[in-house]
Amino acid sequence: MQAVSRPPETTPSAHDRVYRGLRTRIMHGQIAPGQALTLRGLGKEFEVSMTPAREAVQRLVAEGALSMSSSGRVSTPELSNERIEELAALRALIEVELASRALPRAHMALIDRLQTINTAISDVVSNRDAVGYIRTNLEFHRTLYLRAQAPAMLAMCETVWLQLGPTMRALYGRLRRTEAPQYHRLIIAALKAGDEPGLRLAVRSDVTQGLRMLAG
Amino acid sequence: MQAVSRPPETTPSAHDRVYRGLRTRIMHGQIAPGQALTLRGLGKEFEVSMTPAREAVQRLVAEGALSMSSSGRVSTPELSNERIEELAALRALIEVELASRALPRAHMALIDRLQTINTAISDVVSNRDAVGYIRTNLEFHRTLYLRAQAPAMLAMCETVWLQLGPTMRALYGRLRRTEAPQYHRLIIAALKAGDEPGLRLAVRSDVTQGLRMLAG
DNA sequence: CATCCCGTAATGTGATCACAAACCGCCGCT
DNA sequence: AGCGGCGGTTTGTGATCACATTACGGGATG
Repeated sequence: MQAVSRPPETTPSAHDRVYRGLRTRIMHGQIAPGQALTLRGLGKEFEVSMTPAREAVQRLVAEGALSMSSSGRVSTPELSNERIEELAALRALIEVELASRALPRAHMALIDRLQTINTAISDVVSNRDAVGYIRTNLEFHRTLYLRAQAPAMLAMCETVWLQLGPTMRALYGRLRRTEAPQYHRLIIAALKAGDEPGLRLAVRSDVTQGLRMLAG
Repeated sequence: MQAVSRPPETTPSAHDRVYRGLRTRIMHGQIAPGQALTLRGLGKEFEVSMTPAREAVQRLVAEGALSMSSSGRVSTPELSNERIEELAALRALIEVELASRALPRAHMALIDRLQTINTAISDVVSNRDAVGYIRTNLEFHRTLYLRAQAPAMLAMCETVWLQLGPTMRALYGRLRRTEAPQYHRLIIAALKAGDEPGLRLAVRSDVTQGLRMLAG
């Protein structure tokens, strides 16, 4: 995530700090499904009043990252199997398209960075670090998709990741895998070969693989 | 939009009223691109204080339905051609999938309703009613996609519609069409025949057709 | 006549407060 | 021991306020 240019350097607003903090926590699976959150608690934790905390929470609820009961209480959602299947299908649809759009722009420097990230994934996997695995895995995908130059699609994609965050925690915390995802190697190989059908299949497989066993 | 069961009948909160009111306005193209909005103005219009107005606006900004300047001023976005192309591609991806999932569940009653809506589209088109056209057209699509039983996908789809709302207003207000969309007939025919490839093609064509001339 | 500058009005932000609803644990009853 | 009602406490909601920042206008100056 290099920030090459940093023109304005404005201080982020309070609700943005809370929003971003919560968002990465959720996306990286640092919060278990069903975990309850309170506005005053969040406000105290981020050292702001209830107002910014409320805005951040409302926004995350709107994005499906948090669920709100009829009385207004918020918690991380516990997804049904049907919803997990839907979200996995959305990941497949959007990420295959993003990868396909990134392929013509994927030069050697990008592939090198992907390979570096992939070895980092092996490290966190051997350390049994579920959160680190999710974070590094998403970084692999985002690095590739950034080359697609499709910000609207990438935003949609990240929204889906966000919704799956707590569920992925439950998944990867449960199964104790010992190897890096094999489909990442297929993705890199397809990128090197300029093989678009192979890339689409590899991305689709990588996305579907993990979620299938959870929803199944 | 029939509400078959209405169990709790709770009074919607103030920020929800503002949110929904603004949302349908934007999605139906009742606000031109670049139109500015103020919190106090919205609060006065919906007879609430600034707090609920702010929450509604923030949520719409998060969904991409409104854009916020660095100083916090909000307005409907003026989309670049690249972004329009992206959103059209997203519509194509998601709506083709939704239609495909709806196909096995599409019985005669659904097809009848779609035909009824389609004749309504002819009416509003002959009346040169751009807003009515957008609303009825979206109702056609939503009626079909509801049968897919895929709420997460439908929500994503509506988010894309929302982002395209002001732009569609500019588009359909400009070109003065005199006929109902021909691809809707193809969609209905493919539904009747159970022709999945034909349905996918028809939906993709219908979605892409309108936006192409705007972004081109 | 154009341009720059400054003051006033308007706007977003965040804190605080009052209120109502919901949750939770305790106590008494059966 | 199980269960239902009840009160205190927690929690979300919305209004209001003070403040900083910005946008916008007129007027003076070159």
